[in-house]
Amino acid sequence: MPGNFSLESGNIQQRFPAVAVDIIIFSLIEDDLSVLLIKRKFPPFTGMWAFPGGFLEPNESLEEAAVRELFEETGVADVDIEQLHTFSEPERDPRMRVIAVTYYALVSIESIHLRPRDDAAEAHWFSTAHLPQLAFDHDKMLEHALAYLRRKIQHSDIGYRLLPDNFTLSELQKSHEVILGQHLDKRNFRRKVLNSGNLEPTGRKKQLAEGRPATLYQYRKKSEKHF
Amino acid sequence: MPGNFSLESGNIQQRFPAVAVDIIIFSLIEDDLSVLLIKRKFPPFTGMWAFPGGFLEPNESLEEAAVRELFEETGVADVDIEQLHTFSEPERDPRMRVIAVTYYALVSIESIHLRPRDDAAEAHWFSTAHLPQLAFDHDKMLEHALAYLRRKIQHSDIGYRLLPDNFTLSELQKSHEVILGQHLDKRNFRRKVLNSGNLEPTGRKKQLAEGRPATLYQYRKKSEKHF
DNA sequence: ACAAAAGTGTTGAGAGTACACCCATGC
DNA sequence: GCATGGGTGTACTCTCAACACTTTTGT
Repeated sequence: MPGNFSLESGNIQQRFPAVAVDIIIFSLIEDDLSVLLIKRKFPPFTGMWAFPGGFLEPNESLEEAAVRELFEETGVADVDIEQLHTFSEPERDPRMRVIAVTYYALVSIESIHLRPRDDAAEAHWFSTAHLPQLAFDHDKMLEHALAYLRRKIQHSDIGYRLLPDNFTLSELQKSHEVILGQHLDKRNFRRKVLNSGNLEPTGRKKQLAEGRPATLYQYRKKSEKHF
Repeated sequence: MPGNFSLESGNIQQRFPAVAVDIIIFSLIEDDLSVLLIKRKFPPFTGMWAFPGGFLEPNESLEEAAVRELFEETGVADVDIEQLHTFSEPERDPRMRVIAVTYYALVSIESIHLRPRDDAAEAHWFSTAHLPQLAFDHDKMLEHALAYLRRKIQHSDIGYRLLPDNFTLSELQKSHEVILGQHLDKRNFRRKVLNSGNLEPTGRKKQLAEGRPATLYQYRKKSEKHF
């Protein structure tokens, strides 16, 4: 914290970097871990893809800015975001000094209404396995977010957030497998998530599937460990 | 990230909050988990205690700013810092909008030469159990850092960073106990840290102690899990 | 009846926890 | 010889990993 702000010198342009938020929204699309990107309409990097985000407004917190920008640029609302890393390399934005605070969220693709608004560029989902080149240092941001997500999912149940309110255990397992990038044993996985006490069967079954109908479960928040 | 910076309006003072870093340095002093605080010499909160920190300079990263401010204000150098949370409540600093990025480190008290420099205020160590009232939202920052530290130490060996290069297993155990705030079983603790493969005996013994001399160990970086 | 996905148990290994006594040294 | 802290082993529980067959449905 400022020890002696009143003694600081230098022009305000240099002293005060811009502060921006960038939001990394993950979802599960056709068994691929995907992220939401927007196509940039302004320099620099015009036409390249980047995470939704924008500058902090005067009277909002970073969380509020992230929620607002996400809505303005993609129409996506009602997501639980969590702060990740803050990026500060002086040259990360060629225009000027910009400090970027990243947030992430996991969403169910069914809950999302993509409606690119007003001046906003196109917004699309991309599989993390086949990404276009990203603007700024957004590749580093994604790497950081993915590492965090993989670490976190080993100790908690967050995979359900990629799914609709009602989901089958196979769908939940698939979401964990996609995040971790490895196959999991069905029996071990089911025992683990059922023993966690956070899932309860709805009594209903998934219809119109091939094969035997699967029991639908819902998440019942009990404990969600943070790592 | 900025979608359309060139379209933004508003005066620069509002658009560009100040960006500051605050550094939470933990050490172990007489079996207390302690933090390094400086006494503020300027408004606001003149005379109150706060974490060392200050504003980001134009051509440095946040990490560099944290290292520089820590040195300027306390004379402490050569510490490994790690970024924690970024605080952004609009009213957290009464003077103006300030975004504060927190860093933390664990240091051995023997390795630290506190030498308050030039214009810097006094710097003192305080036990986390008996803290003065802190300026700004620094109490929230500490809470956040402590929660992180407690979570992290359960899965890794970081306690050694609070100790000198050579240390006894009892000292290491004490550092874990102080962070966790609970007693640990001696035999279980020793088995766990020895099995981790990160410690090696130096062959030397701790002299001038009461009782039987203890073997001195040193840390041999193998794996340090991040959580 | 067969294709497709759901659902189900056991065993072995390793990690965590609880618990009590002997050892080396200084005075 | 006694006070002080250092150092050691065993039994139980729990979690994790490996592994294959039966059940329910639609066609």
